Amino acid sequence: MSASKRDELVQNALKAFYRGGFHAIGMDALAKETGVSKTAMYKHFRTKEELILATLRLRDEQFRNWLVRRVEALASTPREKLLAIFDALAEWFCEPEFRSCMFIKASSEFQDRNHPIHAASAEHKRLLLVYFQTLTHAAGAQNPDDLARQILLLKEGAIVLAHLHDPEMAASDARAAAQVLITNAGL
Amino acid sequence: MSASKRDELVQNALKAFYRGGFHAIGMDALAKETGVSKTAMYKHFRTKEELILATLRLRDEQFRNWLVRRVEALASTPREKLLAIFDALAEWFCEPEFRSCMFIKASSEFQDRNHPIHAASAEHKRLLLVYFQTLTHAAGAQNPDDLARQILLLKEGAIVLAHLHDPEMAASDARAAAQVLITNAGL
DNA sequence: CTATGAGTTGACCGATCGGTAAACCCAACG
DNA sequence: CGTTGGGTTTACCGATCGGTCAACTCATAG
Repeated sequence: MSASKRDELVQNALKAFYRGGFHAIGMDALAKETGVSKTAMYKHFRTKEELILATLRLRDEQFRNWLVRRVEALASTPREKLLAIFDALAEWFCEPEFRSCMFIKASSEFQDRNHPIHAASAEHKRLLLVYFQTLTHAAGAQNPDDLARQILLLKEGAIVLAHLHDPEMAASDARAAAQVLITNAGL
Repeated sequence: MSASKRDELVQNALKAFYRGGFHAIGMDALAKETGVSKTAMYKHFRTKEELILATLRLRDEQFRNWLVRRVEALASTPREKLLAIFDALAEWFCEPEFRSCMFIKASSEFQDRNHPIHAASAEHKRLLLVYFQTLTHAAGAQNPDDLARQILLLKEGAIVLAHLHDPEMAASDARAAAQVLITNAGL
């Protein structure tokens, strides 16, 4: 029961679920893709739902770490960092493997508000909002919490349209809108 | 082979897919819920995918008609109509049956860009964008196409956050952001 | 050497998946 | 009356679903 095997399993499941969807990928396919038997998987996770929740935890950590790192690398002042969010998004959208947001997809397939998977998706967005709030507060915006929610709004909209229409345009449109909102907040 | 039977079937399928997701609802469950046998359904639709596409066509028509009607009822000038989009959305979000956008969900479950279901979802958003463009042009915005895309961005983000966080807040945040963008476009 | 115990395996469970075949019902027509 | 034919039903197809089980491997302990 090595912990590294478990991590490897979660990483593979993450990729498979991200590409194919949660209901669409079966445990058999997952086992075959990972190169481990199904029984071995069920030693690590008691149900498929537990495995999904583990992939969401990993993805949450991955994504927020990546975003913060990119934003810190691209900008120095809080105001610039708010805009850099959308430059980082543009990079993400243009990756060939980009297929929308894991959590939007999770909440699409598990819609019940008190379903653990739906709740995990909501929590991910809440943590992102917290990060945006630290930036708007640091920047000294007039209504920092309102601005942070609006930035999050633009980010989610950009993801949806990057997936359905044009990735680059979605990112640059969102960036332009954010710039107006940021300026309007006194920055 | 009455056409009304077919329509009734599509309407029932629409409700079932909207509540449960496309992969999660099987044809057996659909047949039982509609009160018709599976074979009868397969007389109208050769595959499940065809049925899904029919539900999306119905939903596209329903939603865009509803939105235009509500916007026309709520506002008279083009500028007011652009804002009224978000008042209409607020009404939608607060319905107890609200469970995000059918097309976001469809594109989440069928992610391949050249999959017919994904394409139908993209087309729905494109038609919405066209409607927004007529409004921004009529309002005399400085960059009407840019503004229309940003309004669409806010609308998609609002849907996602209404589903995951707070419906009323998502709508009002988007409305406030739209107001700033509209004013910034010289209106 | 044998005994043990964790970890792994292929085979299998009942249920359900999307989709089909053949029998059946019943009104219209001769 | 018998025949025909569209619309329906029940029963079924192989494949796959999430999940389980007895058997097997194999390093270690005595």
